[in-house]
Amino acid sequence: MREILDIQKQLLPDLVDTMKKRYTILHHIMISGLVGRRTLALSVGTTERVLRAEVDFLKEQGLIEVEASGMRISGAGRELLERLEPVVKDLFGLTELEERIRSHFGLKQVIIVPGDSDVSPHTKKELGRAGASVLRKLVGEDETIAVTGGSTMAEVAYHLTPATPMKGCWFVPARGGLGESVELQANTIASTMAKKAGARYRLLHVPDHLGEEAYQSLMQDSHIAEIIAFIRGARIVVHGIGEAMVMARRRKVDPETTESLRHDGALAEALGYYFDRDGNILHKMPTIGLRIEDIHNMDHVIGIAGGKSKGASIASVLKHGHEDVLVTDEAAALEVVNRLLS
Amino acid sequence: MREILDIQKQLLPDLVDTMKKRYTILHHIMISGLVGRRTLALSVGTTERVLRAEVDFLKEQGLIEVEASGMRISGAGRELLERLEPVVKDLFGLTELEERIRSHFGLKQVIIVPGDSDVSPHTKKELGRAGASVLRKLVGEDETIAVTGGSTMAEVAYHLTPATPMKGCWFVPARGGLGESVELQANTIASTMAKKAGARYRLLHVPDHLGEEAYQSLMQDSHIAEIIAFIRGARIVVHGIGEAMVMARRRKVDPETTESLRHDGALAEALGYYFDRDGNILHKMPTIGLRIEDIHNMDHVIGIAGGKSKGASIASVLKHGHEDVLVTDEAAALEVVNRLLS
DNA sequence: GCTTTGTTGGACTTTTTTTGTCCCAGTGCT
DNA sequence: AGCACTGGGACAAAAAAAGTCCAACAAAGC
Repeated sequence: MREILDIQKQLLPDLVDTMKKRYTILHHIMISGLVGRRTLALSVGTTERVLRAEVDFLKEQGLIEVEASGMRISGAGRELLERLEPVVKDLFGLTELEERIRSHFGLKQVIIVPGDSDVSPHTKKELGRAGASVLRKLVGEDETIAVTGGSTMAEVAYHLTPATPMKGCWFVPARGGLGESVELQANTIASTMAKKAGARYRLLHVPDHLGEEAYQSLMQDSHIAEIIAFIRGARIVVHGIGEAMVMARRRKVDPETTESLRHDGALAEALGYYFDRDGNILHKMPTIGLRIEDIHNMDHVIGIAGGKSKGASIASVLKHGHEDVLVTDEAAALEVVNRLLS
Repeated sequence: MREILDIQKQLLPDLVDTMKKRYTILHHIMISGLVGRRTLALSVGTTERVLRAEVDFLKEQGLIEVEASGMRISGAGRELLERLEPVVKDLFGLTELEERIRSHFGLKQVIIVPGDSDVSPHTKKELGRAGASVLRKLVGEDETIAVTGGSTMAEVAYHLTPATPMKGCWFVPARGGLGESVELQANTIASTMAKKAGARYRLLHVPDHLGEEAYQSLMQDSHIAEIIAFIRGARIVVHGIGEAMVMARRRKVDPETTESLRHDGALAEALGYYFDRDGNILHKMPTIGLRIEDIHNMDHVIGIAGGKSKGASIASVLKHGHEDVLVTDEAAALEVVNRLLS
């Protein structure tokens, strides 16, 4: 069922909205028994005029009966409502989840795709598609977009398509070498995205595991300094979110640091920073690029991650509070919400 | 899947149309490879301007890529098209069936609901709902609607709901006593419909199995004559279609007539008339009301019947050629089409 | 290299649809 | 009878869609 809904959403994006609106109205009418237009408009939160149009439609469809004394649900309407119940629950369950997470963390937007990326590769694809779609909607003209690495980001890159305003954009890696494998590095992702979107890109080539001394000398280099300034001028950043210990292992962080992270209860990793369950920064990878304070001033900070196992990490990063948009999947979202309750 | 589509159709009637339109465009683009707006508009049969709006939409959705040299399908578009295939096949399969039957018999409209009424009671309900919906769309103000009896018609009656233009309408039985059981008699159906629709009704009380003499004297009666004139003034008739032998048995037609019907190859029954496989009238039940010549002059003749077993009967009545609108189900429609081929 | 025929996308007007606003004539309850 | 509701008609304002024309560009043929 979700399959078909998902297809329809691409062909008719405001399908769910319309369905929700009409369902809500019909539901209210059923609950109320006999109700008038103005009262109803008030309780569903629309103006009287647009509700009137909807009511006319419902009447036309024979779903409600309208008399001089008010309107009531018809037999067909009641039946439809019953059949609609599971669909709506499924459909708006996610919408409700989105709204709940959005308001709790004060985000601009939350998008949840159905499924669990841990289990189904298809869900991970959907996550990528949703991420690409969000990005497409947010970019303006001639903007710089900073991206991180990771398998989820790779999926986003894959689903990116050329869009008019993207032509003049630049894709850049958010941070330098973090020890990822080549195909998941920020540099690779940035260039893939640019190619997919028909945009341009600039890369930041720095070696992994930088010592303090090397770091300083690198920053002196005018080329590097220039590209870093360029990166910091980005107004949009898209980043993945990882589990702290998983990321530490994958990036071959040295044993002492790993132990210290474990000891401090590191839960999440994003943009080279490690966070504990309250969203505090525990550690920063020794590399260059966007700093957390750069992030705070950005127009759009988009976090993308899914899978039940990442729920806790996502919650932790959201607590830190620099996110604007979250794209995740159902399983992770449920985990996040569970954490709110406890 | 059909369940959800069916629900959606009630909440968003032009959903299928829009989906079809966009699918067609996308499909054309894929087929063509690289194609321009005007060429495309020509081949999908729209004006350039509305196609432009659609193209803008598809571009927005990232389903196509548009360059100065034309537009082509994107990866996402290709994928969507693939996923859409089964849906479309299912969805437009019926639409194609409808069109095929419509054009072959020169009807105004054909509506096919999915399923087989013989097997699934749910399909029969859908048939009723579709019939009611068609009727609701065709009635004008203060019109007279003649209806027949039968279980399908009872279902139509059940699904009828009050609609504004119906308030001033009259429901009347199309023909007098045909030997049906009470709950399936035209009189009962007419009154039920009127009650459901918030309209008025007039009945025609005549005994079953009328002899010639009684028939003549009945026609002399001014009350009867008046109501029959009223019935013949109807501009809309809604009738069921039955299998000849089944109907003959149910209505307890006398053995000789039954045998003669069988001998002549009677296949279908509608409005008290019996038809052979070529649509010729074999026999007319001895009762009063609408005659076949009245039917021919009507604005809207709506035939409603479903179930695989009725396919042959429906085809036979359609061949007679007085129908304007046919409401049936998938199983019956397939039977009808099969008969066209052989 | 030039022409021709296609392409997109911008700009404008006309038409249609949606929305906002008032108001009137009922209905049902007290 | 009075009151607080109801639906629905009417009309203007606003917004969206559609029709129309044209400029700028791309590709293919000559």
